[in-house]
Amino acid sequence: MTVVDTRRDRMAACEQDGGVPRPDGADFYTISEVVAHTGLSAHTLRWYERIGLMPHVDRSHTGQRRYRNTDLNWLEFVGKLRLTGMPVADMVRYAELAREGEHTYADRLALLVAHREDVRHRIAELQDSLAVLDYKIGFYAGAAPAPGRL
Amino acid sequence: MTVVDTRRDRMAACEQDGGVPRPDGADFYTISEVVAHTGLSAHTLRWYERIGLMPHVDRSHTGQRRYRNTDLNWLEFVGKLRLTGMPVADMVRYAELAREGEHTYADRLALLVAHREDVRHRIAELQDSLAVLDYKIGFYAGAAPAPGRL
DNA sequence: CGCTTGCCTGGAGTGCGCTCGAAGTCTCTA
DNA sequence: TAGAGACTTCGAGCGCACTCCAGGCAAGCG
Repeated sequence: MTVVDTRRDRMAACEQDGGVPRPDGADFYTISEVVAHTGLSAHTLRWYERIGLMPHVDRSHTGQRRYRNTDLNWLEFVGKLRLTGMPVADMVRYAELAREGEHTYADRLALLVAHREDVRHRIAELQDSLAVLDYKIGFYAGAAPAPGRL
Repeated sequence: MTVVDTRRDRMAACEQDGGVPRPDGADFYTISEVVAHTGLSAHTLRWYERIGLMPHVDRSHTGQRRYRNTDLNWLEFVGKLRLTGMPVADMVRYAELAREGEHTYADRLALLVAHREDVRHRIAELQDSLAVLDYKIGFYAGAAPAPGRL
């Protein structure tokens, strides 16, 4: 209604279109195709929508979901966030901000930066624990010469 | 029974005594001291015991728990495993093996090695996602020049 | 036309890792 | 001897992230 309501924000909201209009020509997918592509279950996809983690999926005239490439890109990004252990609530927050438009850039940035710190911290933690694991493994490997000896 | 059944196995089972007989002289601790030391709740400590994640904690003549240094060391190790996201069931399995004695060295080793692979995999995954996060952050930082401008 | 297949909905259920509550016992200090 | 407070047990409850179920509709096929 006001300023730049061009597609620039839609792009930012849905994570820019990878420009990969899947080989089958159509630029929409049924839920089962998305299941095959993402590895998520149909249940989970519908659940994501219910809780507001999906921007808003188009429907066919019979009410079936029609996912677009932007949706797939968004799901891919969400998948990354999920891998990093971001709580679903935070992802929903991010999705809300994205829907609200361009003026939430700063908030989104802050959210991602905070999360990045978190991830870095977790990596460091894992590496630390890895060292302990290595040490232990060294101990066992040294103490029990070879399982084959028995 | 066979080879070296010295205290070496007790050490391996309970994770070797750090040799840090806490400054207060006594080599045992009440549950609240352990709570203070580990950050775990008393409920959680008792729960660990119930599910078999603790080797077996001594009791006072009135039935109260008396944790030893070996217990603290074990808890510390368990904490590391927990940080790496090892499922409690696996930790219990490891604890069982440790209680069973020296002949389970190979199994314990295998368990730890498998878990180490898992952790390495997870670190790689996190780093991958971190890259995506960095990319996104770069995008927002570039697109929204400075929050201060507004 | 009947059948299968794919999708829809709302709501209940699951598994994990704790977390807490209730009710009672014991220890310590005044 | 009284009262505070730490400890005991068992079992129920919680938050998260799904996961599943029942019941129903719409399209396509022989």
